[in-house]
Amino acid sequence: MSEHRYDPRAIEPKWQEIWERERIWEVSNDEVEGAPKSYVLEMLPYPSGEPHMGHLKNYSVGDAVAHFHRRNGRRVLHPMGYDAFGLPAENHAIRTGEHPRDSTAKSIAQFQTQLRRWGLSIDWSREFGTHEPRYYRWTQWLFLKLFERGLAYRKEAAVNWCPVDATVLANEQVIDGRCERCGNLVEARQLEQWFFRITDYADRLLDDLEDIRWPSHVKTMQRNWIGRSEGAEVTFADPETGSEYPVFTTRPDTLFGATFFVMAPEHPDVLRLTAGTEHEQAVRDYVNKALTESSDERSDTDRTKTGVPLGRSVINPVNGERIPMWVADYVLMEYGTGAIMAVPGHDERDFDFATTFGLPIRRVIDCEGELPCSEDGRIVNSHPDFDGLHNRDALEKIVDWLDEQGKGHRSINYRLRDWLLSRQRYWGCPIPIVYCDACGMVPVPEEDLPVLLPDVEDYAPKGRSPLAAAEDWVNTTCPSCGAAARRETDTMDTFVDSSWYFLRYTDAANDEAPWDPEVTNRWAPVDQYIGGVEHAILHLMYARFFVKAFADMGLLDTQEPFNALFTQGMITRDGAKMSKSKGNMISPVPYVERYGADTARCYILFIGPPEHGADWTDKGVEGVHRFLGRLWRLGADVAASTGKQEPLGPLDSPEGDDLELMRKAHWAIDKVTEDMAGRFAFNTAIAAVMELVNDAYRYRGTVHPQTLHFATATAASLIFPFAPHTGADVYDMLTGDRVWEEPWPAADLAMLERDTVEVVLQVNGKLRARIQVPADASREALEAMARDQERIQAHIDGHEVVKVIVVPAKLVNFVVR
RNA sequence: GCCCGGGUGGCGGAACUGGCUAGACGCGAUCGGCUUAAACCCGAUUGUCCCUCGUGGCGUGUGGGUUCGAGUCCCACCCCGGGCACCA
Repeated sequence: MSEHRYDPRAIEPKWQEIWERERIWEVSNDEVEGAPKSYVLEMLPYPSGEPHMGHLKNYSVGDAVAHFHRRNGRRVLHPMGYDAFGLPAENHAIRTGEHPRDSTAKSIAQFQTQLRRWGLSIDWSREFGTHEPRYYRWTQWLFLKLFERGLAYRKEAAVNWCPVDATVLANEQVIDGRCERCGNLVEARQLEQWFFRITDYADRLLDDLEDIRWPSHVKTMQRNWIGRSEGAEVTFADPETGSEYPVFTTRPDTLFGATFFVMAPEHPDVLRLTAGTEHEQAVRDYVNKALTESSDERSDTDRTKTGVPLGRSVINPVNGERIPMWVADYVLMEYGTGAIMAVPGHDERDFDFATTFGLPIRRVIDCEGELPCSEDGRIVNSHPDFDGLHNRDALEKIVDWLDEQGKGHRSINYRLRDWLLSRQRYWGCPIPIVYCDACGMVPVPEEDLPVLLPDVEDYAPKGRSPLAAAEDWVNTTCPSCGAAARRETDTMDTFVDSSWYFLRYTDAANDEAPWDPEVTNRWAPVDQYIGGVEHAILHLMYARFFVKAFADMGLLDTQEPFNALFTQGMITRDGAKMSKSKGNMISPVPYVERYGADTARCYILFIGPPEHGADWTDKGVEGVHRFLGRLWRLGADVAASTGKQEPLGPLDSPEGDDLELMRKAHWAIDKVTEDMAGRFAFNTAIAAVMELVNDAYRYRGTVHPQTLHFATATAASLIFPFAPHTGADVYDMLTGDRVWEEPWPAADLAMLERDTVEVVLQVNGKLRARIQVPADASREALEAMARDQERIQAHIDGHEVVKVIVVPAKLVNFVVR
């Protein structure tokens, strides 16, 4: 019908140029009276290669939220940056010979081009990469603050070592015993490394989850990762050697059922206890075997339990029983005390072990069913003081008794370990520490920061940091005494960089400090954070820890970095995860070129609920493109007939089709607003605008021009957060105004209510008729009208009406016999 | 094994608190219009069954239950996705 053609290739650059030239999305740090702030943030991209569909989804969601908040009168901070240090860039460099500095710069340039091409409403004035000295200078500064407070420290420990990437890894980066990055089996190595004392914050990290609006499964994952267990530490003694062995148990109520005692192969006393005895050789062999096993093999719960006796025993403090000591690999050195009391009657693992080695099994709780059984019940076979008590009550009493006797006390254990942050890799933030023979470990003075990452030609991993080869850089003088000294050559885990970037955005140009608390407290915390669920533990836990630590130092007021979190699902192709190795990556580029950014953005939001994964189909993209084209052409046609005008005061008292279309427009306003504000239901929000446009086409021949004008301008206004160029263009054609300066439309509630409504008439719950009735018809009136209906009479005549259910404005149901 | 999600047309998905007719919106398909023709565009139909075409029967993974009324609540089971997994 229209000769007008929807041409995103003309429309999109036009609006992007205006936004960029007038710096529309930049926001100042000044406080504005009466304008509440909103900090909307998507997780920053890792610049390796080109942006992919996951980025398009992430930023389409975030941009829609940012636009919605802006038009609802908030001052929105919506920045962007790059998480530029890290292994993938370095591994890429090793493969291709291209320096990480260069490949990263190239990738960042691609992101910059693409993100602008997508028309995102970003405040580019705050942009940075975490690999830039002006940023990592402050990463180092923050490290030193943590070091000052004892929250960063060095210690020797058994750590995870990836032989392929030739570096240590944090616990969080080991998945099923394998390196998160390269997938190879991880080895245990005894090394001195840098740690952050995140375990000091375990309780606060756990408790404060209550106060933030995060998806419950993410909270659950964090709770599990912290793994707080309440119980008791109980001391088992060996009077012969005079040694005492504390164990941690969550079930001190089962102490009387302990029939043996097990130590981890790594326990330092295992070899000592057997030295010179007949058991020495067997124990030595067993320990050696256990230590060389991969953590993968060792953590296989299905395999038969193994272990060997130590030939020694300890005394159970509650009943004086001597129980034999064993060493077995199902006991872990890292958790608790590295030794356990074994209660085979009430613990599945101990039961398996006891069954394998013919050790006694004793029931001490009268729980239902066969042993082993971990249910609650009454205490039996234990001690006259406790027998008959419910085990939970007995637990408290037993711990009190142990405490009085000095044989134990209440205790809490966590699964969470300190965060191992040092990496023996090149492409990372240098750790600002100097080693001096006289002064020991000396922090680099603040005024000497940043410690620049030196240019190194050979950055291949060799088991020690490639920085160690940069002799000129390594050799320095001690900041404290001036003598010759050496720099720390390890670099920081990339997660350190990304644990505070959201704070830097608030005051990105500051070269006196990482941020000015005055300024940052105006923006922080992030009001809405958006990103992939794959960061549920690592990044989100580390960032929370940093914020709490900085708050303790007085650098921040907030205790939590991200007030609300939204996790988006993955985009797949033919049901399969996209990956470079599978060769099924879809780049957004051809879609953006062919259909425009608005189509690509709308489609990725329309495809389904954004928290779910979704499969990309080319046909679906075309459908959304058709819709945007329909809207645009409608706008062009209406503008051609009405000219530019203010959104009308439409007809004073619209009737017929005018009224229907007006109602639809207000319905759509209400629906989109609900879907945006309450939840992230972008798919149904877009569907509502589609319905409005469909109705506009349906009624275009029969309504007044001003009604059509109103409906079309409303559709443009509502689609703007998802398709900003099209929304702005259509709105401009119709009104000459800038849609982003318009307040978010408000639905006229009177338009949502109807004078008459359709009421469903049922007999025995089956639909038998429908009638139009006044919306405010009373129950009695409704029932009377229903009884008058022929079809209802046909179904109730000759039956006894037992009950009539009337739901005003909804239905009438006759229950008959 | 444990803990979360989730099973709705040919497909992606709607249906907020049990009732405003399950299947919005989009894709695909079929038909019609426009066109010399095609694409684009516009319009109609599209859960299923029936020689009964009816404001007909049946229909939200399976089997039970609660209720006047269940996709929605309860119980049991099957399947799919995710997380955790010798953490004492």
